[in-house]
Amino acid sequence: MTRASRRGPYICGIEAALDVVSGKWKGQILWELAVHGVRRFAELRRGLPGVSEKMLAQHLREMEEDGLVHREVHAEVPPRVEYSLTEHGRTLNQALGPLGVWGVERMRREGSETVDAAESSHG
Amino acid sequence: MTRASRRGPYICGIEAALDVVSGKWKGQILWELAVHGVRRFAELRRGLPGVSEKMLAQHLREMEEDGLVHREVHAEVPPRVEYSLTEHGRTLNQALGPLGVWGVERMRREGSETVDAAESSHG
DNA sequence: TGCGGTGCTTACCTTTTCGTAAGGGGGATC
DNA sequence: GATCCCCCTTACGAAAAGGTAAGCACCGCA
Repeated sequence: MTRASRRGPYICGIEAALDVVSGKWKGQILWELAVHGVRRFAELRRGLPGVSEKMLAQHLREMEEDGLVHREVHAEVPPRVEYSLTEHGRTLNQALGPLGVWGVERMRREGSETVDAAESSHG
Repeated sequence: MTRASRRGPYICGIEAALDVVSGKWKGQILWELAVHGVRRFAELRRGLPGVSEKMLAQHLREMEEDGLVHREVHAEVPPRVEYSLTEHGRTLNQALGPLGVWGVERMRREGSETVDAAESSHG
Protein backbone atom coordinates (compact mmCIF):
# COMPACT_ATOMS: atom_id res chain seq x y z
CA MET A 1 0.00 0.00 0.00
CA THR A 2 1.02 3.61 0.06
CA ARG A 3 1.60 3.68 3.80
CA ALA A 4 5.32 4.29 3.40
CA SER A 5 5.18 8.07 3.08
CA ARG A 6 1.64 8.81 4.18
CA ARG A 7 1.07 10.12 7.68
CA GLY A 8 4.74 10.91 7.95
CA PRO A 9 5.72 13.64 10.33
CA TYR A 10 4.87 16.78 8.43
CA ILE A 11 6.85 19.97 8.24
CA CYS A 12 3.84 22.17 7.59
CA GLY A 13 0.10 22.01 7.20
CA ILE A 14 0.31 22.09 3.43
CA GLU A 15 2.13 18.80 3.45
CA ALA A 16 -0.44 17.22 5.73
CA ALA A 17 -3.23 18.39 3.46
CA LEU A 18 -1.57 17.52 0.16
CA ASP A 19 -0.84 14.04 1.44
CA VAL A 20 -4.54 13.47 1.65
CA VAL A 21 -5.52 14.82 -1.78
CA SER A 22 -2.58 13.64 -3.82
CA GLY A 23 -3.75 10.76 -5.92
CA LYS A 24 -4.88 10.87 -9.48
CA TRP A 25 -8.61 10.83 -8.80
CA LYS A 26 -9.04 12.13 -5.28
CA GLY A 27 -9.79 15.68 -6.28
CA GLN A 28 -12.53 14.51 -8.59
CA ILE A 29 -13.92 12.07 -6.04
CA LEU A 30 -14.14 14.90 -3.54
CA TRP A 31 -15.87 16.98 -6.14
CA GLU A 32 -18.36 14.28 -7.14
CA LEU A 33 -19.30 13.67 -3.53
CA ALA A 34 -19.54 17.38 -2.80
CA VAL A 35 -21.86 17.93 -5.75
CA HIS A 36 -24.05 14.86 -5.38
CA GLY A 37 -23.96 14.34 -1.64
CA VAL A 38 -24.25 10.57 -1.78
CA ARG A 39 -22.96 8.29 -4.50
CA ARG A 40 -22.69 4.57 -5.05
CA PHE A 41 -19.57 2.88 -6.32
CA ALA A 42 -20.85 2.42 -9.84
CA GLU A 43 -22.12 6.00 -9.95
CA LEU A 44 -18.72 7.36 -8.98
CA ARG A 45 -17.19 5.11 -11.60
CA ARG A 46 -19.41 6.56 -14.26
CA GLY A 47 -18.72 10.07 -13.00
CA LEU A 48 -14.96 9.64 -13.32
CA PRO A 49 -14.35 8.70 -16.94
CA GLY A 50 -11.20 6.63 -17.23
CA VAL A 51 -10.89 5.46 -13.65
CA SER A 52 -10.41 1.76 -13.06
CA GLU A 53 -12.31 -0.16 -10.42
CA LYS A 54 -9.08 -0.92 -8.64
CA MET A 55 -8.01 2.71 -8.34
CA LEU A 56 -11.45 3.88 -7.36
CA ALA A 57 -11.73 1.29 -4.60
CA GLN A 58 -8.20 2.02 -3.42
CA HIS A 59 -8.68 5.76 -3.34
CA LEU A 60 -11.99 5.44 -1.57
CA ARG A 61 -10.44 3.20 1.06
CA GLU A 62 -7.61 5.63 1.66
CA MET A 63 -9.98 8.55 1.88
CA GLU A 64 -12.06 6.61 4.35
CA GLU A 65 -8.96 5.92 6.44
CA ASP A 66 -8.13 9.61 6.28
CA GLY A 67 -11.57 10.44 7.60
CA LEU A 68 -12.72 12.26 4.48
CA VAL A 69 -15.27 9.79 3.22
CA HIS A 70 -18.05 7.91 4.93
CA ARG A 71 -18.79 4.44 3.63
CA GLU A 72 -22.11 2.85 4.34
CA VAL A 73 -22.86 -0.73 3.41
CA HIS A 74 -26.51 -1.71 3.18
CA ALA A 75 -27.01 -5.39 3.88
CA GLU A 76 -29.14 -5.95 0.84
CA VAL A 77 -29.13 -8.08 -2.22
CA PRO A 78 -27.59 -6.92 -4.41
CA PRO A 79 -25.27 -5.18 -1.97
CA ARG A 80 -25.56 -1.41 -1.93
CA VAL A 81 -22.65 0.73 -0.82
CA GLU A 82 -23.03 4.46 -0.43
CA TYR A 83 -20.24 7.00 -0.18
CA SER A 84 -20.51 10.53 1.16
CA LEU A 85 -18.25 13.19 2.61
CA THR A 86 -17.63 13.40 6.32
CA GLU A 87 -17.43 16.74 8.06
CA HIS A 88 -13.68 16.74 7.53
CA GLY A 89 -14.18 15.99 3.86
CA ARG A 90 -16.52 18.94 3.58
CA THR A 91 -14.13 21.34 5.30
CA LEU A 92 -11.29 20.08 3.13
CA ASN A 93 -13.41 20.77 0.11
CA GLN A 94 -13.97 24.32 1.30
CA ALA A 95 -10.25 24.74 1.96
CA LEU A 96 -9.65 23.66 -1.62
CA GLY A 97 -11.92 26.40 -2.94
CA PRO A 98 -9.27 29.13 -3.39
CA LEU A 99 -6.90 26.60 -4.90
CA GLY A 100 -9.55 25.64 -7.43
CA VAL A 101 -10.04 29.28 -8.35
CA TRP A 102 -6.28 29.68 -8.78
CA GLY A 103 -6.23 26.58 -10.97
CA VAL A 104 -8.96 27.90 -13.21
CA GLU A 105 -6.96 31.11 -13.59
CA ARG A 106 -3.94 29.07 -14.55
CA MET A 107 -5.91 27.12 -17.13
CA ARG A 108 -7.13 30.39 -18.57
CA ARG A 109 -3.58 31.77 -18.70
CA GLU A 110 -2.27 28.78 -20.53
CA GLY A 111 -5.19 28.47 -22.88
CA SER A 112 -5.25 24.80 -22.00
CA GLU A 113 -8.21 22.83 -23.22
CA THR A 114 -10.91 23.25 -20.65
CA VAL A 115 -13.45 20.54 -20.13
CA ASP A 116 -16.76 22.31 -19.80
CA ALA A 117 -17.29 21.53 -16.10
CA ALA A 118 -14.03 23.27 -15.22
CA GLU A 119 -15.83 26.58 -15.00
CA SER A 120 -17.12 25.77 -11.55
CA SER A 121 -13.56 25.32 -10.25
CA HIS A 122 -14.50 22.76 -7.68
CA GLY A 123 -18.08 22.99 -6.69
CA MET B 1 10.88 14.48 -17.06
CA THR B 2 7.41 14.52 -15.70
CA ARG B 3 5.88 15.98 -18.83
CA ALA B 4 3.76 12.90 -19.43
CA SER B 5 0.87 13.87 -17.18
CA ARG B 6 1.66 17.51 -16.48
CA ARG B 7 -0.27 20.16 -18.34
CA GLY B 8 -2.74 17.53 -19.40
CA PRO B 9 -6.24 18.71 -20.10
CA TYR B 10 -7.70 19.24 -16.69
CA ILE B 11 -11.18 18.40 -15.50
CA CYS B 12 -11.30 21.09 -12.85
CA GLY B 13 -9.19 23.85 -11.38
CA ILE B 14 -8.10 21.71 -8.47
CA GLU B 15 -6.35 19.38 -10.84
CA ALA B 16 -4.58 22.24 -12.58
CA ALA B 17 -3.40 23.59 -9.25
CA LEU B 18 -2.41 20.28 -7.71
CA ASP B 19 -0.40 19.43 -10.79
CA VAL B 20 1.80 22.39 -10.00
CA VAL B 21 2.33 21.71 -6.28
CA SER B 22 2.51 17.95 -6.31
CA GLY B 23 6.10 17.00 -5.80
CA LYS B 24 7.73 16.06 -2.57
CA TRP B 25 9.37 19.43 -1.87
CA LYS B 26 7.36 21.98 -3.79
CA GLY B 27 5.19 23.02 -0.89
CA GLN B 28 8.24 23.70 1.24
CA ILE B 29 10.05 25.50 -1.56
CA LEU B 30 7.06 27.76 -1.95
CA TRP B 31 7.07 28.34 1.76
CA GLU B 32 10.80 29.09 1.97
CA LEU B 33 10.55 31.59 -0.85
CA ALA B 34 7.45 33.18 0.61
CA VAL B 35 9.10 33.62 3.98
CA HIS B 36 12.53 34.76 2.85
CA GLY B 37 11.68 36.55 -0.38
CA VAL B 38 14.89 35.68 -2.14
CA ARG B 39 16.99 32.56 -1.66
CA ARG B 40 20.05 31.06 -3.26
CA PHE B 41 20.30 27.42 -4.24
CA ALA B 42 22.44 26.44 -1.27
CA GLU B 43 20.21 28.39 1.11
CA LEU B 44 17.14 26.53 -0.10
CA ARG B 45 19.06 23.31 0.24
CA ARG B 46 19.87 24.07 3.84
CA GLY B 47 16.29 25.14 4.45
CA LEU B 48 14.90 21.81 3.20
CA PRO B 49 16.55 19.14 5.33
CA GLY B 50 16.77 15.91 3.40
CA VAL B 51 16.40 17.25 -0.12
CA SER B 52 18.97 16.17 -2.68
CA GLU B 53 20.56 18.59 -5.10
CA LYS B 54 19.00 16.73 -7.97
CA MET B 55 15.46 17.00 -6.68
CA LEU B 56 15.87 20.60 -5.66
CA ALA B 57 17.19 21.61 -9.08
CA GLN B 58 14.51 19.58 -10.82
CA HIS B 59 11.67 21.02 -8.76
CA LEU B 60 12.98 24.54 -9.19
CA ARG B 61 13.15 24.08 -12.93
CA GLU B 62 9.61 22.76 -13.09
CA MET B 63 8.33 25.58 -10.92
CA GLU B 64 10.09 28.05 -13.16
CA GLU B 65 8.46 26.49 -16.21
CA ASP B 66 5.14 26.72 -14.44
CA GLY B 67 5.70 30.41 -13.86
CA LEU B 68 5.81 30.18 -10.07
CA VAL B 69 9.48 30.90 -9.51
CA HIS B 70 11.78 33.53 -10.89
CA ARG B 71 15.39 32.50 -11.45
CA GLU B 72 18.07 35.14 -11.70
CA VAL B 73 21.64 34.28 -12.57
CA HIS B 74 24.29 36.81 -11.65
CA ALA B 75 27.32 36.61 -13.93
CA GLU B 76 29.80 36.55 -11.11
CA VAL B 77 32.52 34.34 -9.82
CA PRO B 78 31.54 32.22 -8.04
CA PRO B 79 28.20 32.14 -9.85
CA ARG B 80 25.26 33.39 -7.84
CA VAL B 81 21.73 32.25 -8.60
CA GLU B 82 18.79 33.76 -6.81
CA TYR B 83 15.29 32.35 -6.63
CA SER B 84 12.14 34.21 -5.74
CA LEU B 85 8.40 33.87 -6.23
CA THR B 86 6.69 35.39 -9.23
CA GLU B 87 3.33 37.06 -8.91
CA HIS B 88 1.68 33.74 -9.77
CA GLY B 89 3.75 32.01 -7.13
CA ARG B 90 2.59 34.51 -4.56
CA THR B 91 -1.08 34.15 -5.45
CA LEU B 92 -0.71 30.38 -5.40
CA ASN B 93 0.76 30.67 -1.95
CA GLN B 94 -2.23 32.69 -0.84
CA ALA B 95 -4.59 30.16 -2.37
CA LEU B 96 -2.82 27.48 -0.35
CA GLY B 97 -3.48 29.34 2.88
CA PRO B 98 -6.80 27.70 3.79
CA LEU B 99 -5.41 24.30 2.83
CA GLY B 100 -2.49 24.85 5.19
CA VAL B 101 -4.89 25.73 7.99
CA TRP B 102 -6.87 22.58 7.29
CA GLY B 103 -3.67 20.58 7.32
CA VAL B 104 -2.66 21.93 10.69
CA GLU B 105 -6.08 20.97 12.00
CA ARG B 106 -5.59 17.49 10.68
CA MET B 107 -2.18 17.22 12.32
CA ARG B 108 -3.72 18.30 15.57
CA ARG B 109 -6.53 15.76 15.21
CA GLU B 110 -4.15 12.93 14.61
CA GLY B 111 -1.69 13.96 17.27
CA SER B 112 1.00 13.57 14.67
CA GLU B 113 4.40 14.87 15.59
CA THR B 114 4.47 18.52 14.70
CA VAL B 115 7.72 20.12 13.75
CA ASP B 116 7.65 23.41 15.56
CA ALA B 117 7.37 25.56 12.43
CA ALA B 118 4.13 23.83 11.55
CA GLU B 119 2.24 26.26 13.72
CA SER B 120 2.34 28.88 11.01
CA SER B 121 0.60 26.52 8.60
CA HIS B 122 2.30 27.96 5.57
CA GLY B 123 3.51 31.43 6.26
C1' DT C 1 48.23 20.82 -3.01
C1' DG C 2 44.21 19.61 -1.48
C1' DC C 3 39.81 20.78 0.46
C1' DG C 4 35.47 23.08 0.56
C1' DG C 5 31.92 25.99 -1.50
C1' DT C 6 28.94 27.31 -5.77
C1' DG C 7 25.16 25.38 -8.82
C1' DC C 8 24.19 22.27 -11.06
C1' DT C 9 24.03 17.47 -14.48
C1' DT C 10 24.26 12.58 -15.40
C1' DA C 11 23.77 7.71 -14.69
C1' DC C 12 21.80 4.17 -12.14
C1' DC C 13 18.66 2.04 -9.06
C1' DT C 14 14.62 1.57 -5.80
C1' DT C 15 10.11 2.84 -4.42
C1' DT C 16 5.60 4.33 -5.40
C1' DT C 17 1.87 4.87 -8.34
C1' DC C 18 -1.12 3.70 -11.89
C1' DG C 19 -3.13 0.70 -15.45
C1' DT C 20 -4.85 -3.86 -17.39
C1' DA C 21 -6.90 -8.06 -16.98
C1' DA C 22 -9.05 -11.46 -14.68
C1' DG C 23 -11.91 -13.59 -11.06
C1' DG C 24 -15.72 -14.08 -7.66
C1' DG C 25 -20.25 -14.82 -5.36
C1' DG C 26 -24.80 -13.75 -5.57
C1' DG C 27 -28.95 -12.21 -7.73
C1' DA C 28 -31.81 -10.40 -11.55
C1' DT C 29 -32.76 -10.37 -16.41
C1' DC C 30 -33.31 -12.30 -21.14
C1' DG D 1 -28.66 -21.18 -18.73
C1' DA D 2 -26.19 -17.42 -20.06
C1' DT D 3 -25.19 -13.08 -19.35
C1' DC D 4 -25.21 -8.82 -16.92
C1' DC D 5 -24.82 -5.90 -12.77
C1' DC D 6 -22.95 -5.12 -8.05
C1' DC D 7 -18.51 -4.13 -5.45
C1' DC D 8 -14.82 -5.21 -5.13
C1' DT D 9 -9.82 -8.21 -4.89
C1' DT D 10 -5.66 -10.12 -6.76
C1' DA D 11 -1.76 -10.62 -9.84
C1' DC D 12 1.17 -8.65 -13.05
C1' DG D 13 3.67 -5.05 -15.31
C1' DA D 14 4.76 -0.38 -16.96
C1' DA D 15 5.63 4.29 -15.89
C1' DA D 16 6.72 7.99 -12.93
C1' DA D 17 8.84 9.83 -8.91
C1' DG D 18 12.45 9.93 -5.90
C1' DG D 19 17.13 8.72 -3.84
C1' DT D 20 22.40 7.91 -4.20
C1' DA D 21 26.61 8.80 -5.95
C1' DA D 22 29.66 10.82 -8.78
C1' DG D 23 31.47 14.49 -11.74
C1' DC D 24 32.33 19.30 -13.48
C1' DA D 25 34.28 24.02 -13.81
C1' DC D 26 35.73 27.54 -11.25
C1' DC D 27 37.55 29.76 -7.24
C1' DG D 28 39.25 31.08 -2.34
C1' DC D 29 41.54 29.35 1.67
C1' DA D 30 45.03 26.90 4.29
